Amino acid sequence: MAKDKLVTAITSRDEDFAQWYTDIVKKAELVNYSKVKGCMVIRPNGYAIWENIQRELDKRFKETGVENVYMPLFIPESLLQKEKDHVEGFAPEVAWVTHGGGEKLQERLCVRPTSETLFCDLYSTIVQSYRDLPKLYNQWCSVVRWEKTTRPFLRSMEFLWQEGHTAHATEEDAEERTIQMLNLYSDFCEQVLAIPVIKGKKTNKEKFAGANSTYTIEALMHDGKALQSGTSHNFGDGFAKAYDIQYTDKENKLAYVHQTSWGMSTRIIGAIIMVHGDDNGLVLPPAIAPTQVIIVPIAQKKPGVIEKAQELKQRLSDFRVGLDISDKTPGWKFSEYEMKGVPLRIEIGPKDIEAGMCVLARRDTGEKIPVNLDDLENSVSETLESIQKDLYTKAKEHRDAHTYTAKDYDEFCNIVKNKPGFIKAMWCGDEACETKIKEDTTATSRCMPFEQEEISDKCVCCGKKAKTMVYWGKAY
RNA sequence: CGGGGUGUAGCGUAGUUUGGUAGCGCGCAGCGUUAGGGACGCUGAGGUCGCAGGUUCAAAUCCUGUCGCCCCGACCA
Repeated sequence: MAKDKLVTAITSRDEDFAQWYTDIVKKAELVNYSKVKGCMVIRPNGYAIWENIQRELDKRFKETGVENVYMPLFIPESLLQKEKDHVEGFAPEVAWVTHGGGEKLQERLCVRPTSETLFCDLYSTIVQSYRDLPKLYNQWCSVVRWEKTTRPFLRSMEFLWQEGHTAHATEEDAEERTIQMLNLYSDFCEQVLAIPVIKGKKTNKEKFAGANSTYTIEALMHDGKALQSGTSHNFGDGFAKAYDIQYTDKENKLAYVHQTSWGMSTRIIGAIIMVHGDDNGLVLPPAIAPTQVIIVPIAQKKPGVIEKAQELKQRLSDFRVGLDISDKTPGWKFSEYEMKGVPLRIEIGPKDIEAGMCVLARRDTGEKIPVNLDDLENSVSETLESIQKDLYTKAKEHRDAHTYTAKDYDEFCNIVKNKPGFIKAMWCGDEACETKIKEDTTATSRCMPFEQEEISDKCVCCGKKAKTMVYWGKAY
């Protein structure tokens, strides 16, 4: 009975995935809707996840020589206008400031939708010599895009992210950095978030406005839809020419820099929810869980129980550990921390204390493991590692089980219609085929993976000679 | 921006068809009993029914407008 009640607390994942997602976001207290439409309040449970993501990513960035900066929130219209493709890509969704201090501004200011233009402007003034290169800057900030429909984490009008912007002397250096950052993101997703990703290159149709090439990591959500989880762009010297970023090379000749940019946003929290979550709520990988272990005392008013629980908490101070001594019932606490995704729970009661034991309960499997108190630190450590690993394996098995191949168009359309997931299929390289596929099926090209396979020698759409294998799918 | 749905206490809702001045559950506060999967009893606080007009002796209920939110599409991280 109690179990039934728990299950009805949120919509079943397989019944209505979208509603399930919304329920989790609210019930796990990640987000509240705000008074401004399309903007979300990120509550402590949600923000703590972001802080952990930030900490992990930031550390990895800095290990590669990246430095953090902060750019202005506003971009003058004239500055935004300089790179043609870039403006066209973003113009429809920027917010404009037209008044300040009660007076109309001479020039409108755009609220940054991304900061390429600001970084370019900066680089144009601080880069003079090849000795100044590379410049490896990153900023953590929020950006605003005037979205028509919004969903918490997945698409909001304002969202948090980091945007790295680098300037290099040569095309090769820029390309190397672009790939390096893509690999960094992919390692981060797989090792820290336990989300398997496909690495690859975007088609011209899908690439970033103003980029020469865009690389992406694509993850598959539990409902079979794809989520672009991080991108890395090689700008070549296009922006440098538009913003006049020149330096003097070793031969005393003027040359344009080659640039990259790369970003990951709070959207990734949506991926964590949609990859790992289940009908009992959020499931967080231990590596980013704000609370990794929650201690729930049983019969806590009995003498010695709370003291023992506090002792355990003390012993586990190497982990992010919490202890709940509120007067809620144990059953209530079990459900509550499951909803919030805490990876591991420790139950400790009079019977355990007498036996010198406690119970570990895994969030991912529900398994309850009695452990000897003498061995607590090791048991917790091993179990957390095992959860981290198993979450990844489970997600990868799910993705692989929902990855299909199609040799001809009938097969392709049939899969898109009936089997949510990735479809691997050959492509001739012609944008017309890409467009036709999208129009016919709503599936888009997710990426041209680095790991290529030859499924056939013909384009799945037009039947002409195939150039590349592409991952296709419906996307968020 | 199109199509559908919805808005009553922090959350979930009844009442709307047939107008008569708002009820229930959860949660919240206090006291006590409980405690290994969302405990129980008693007491109590909390609502100008999304907002603005209109009809009426009287509006949560009828009419007009407007806004928010959710879902599905198109567009994007």
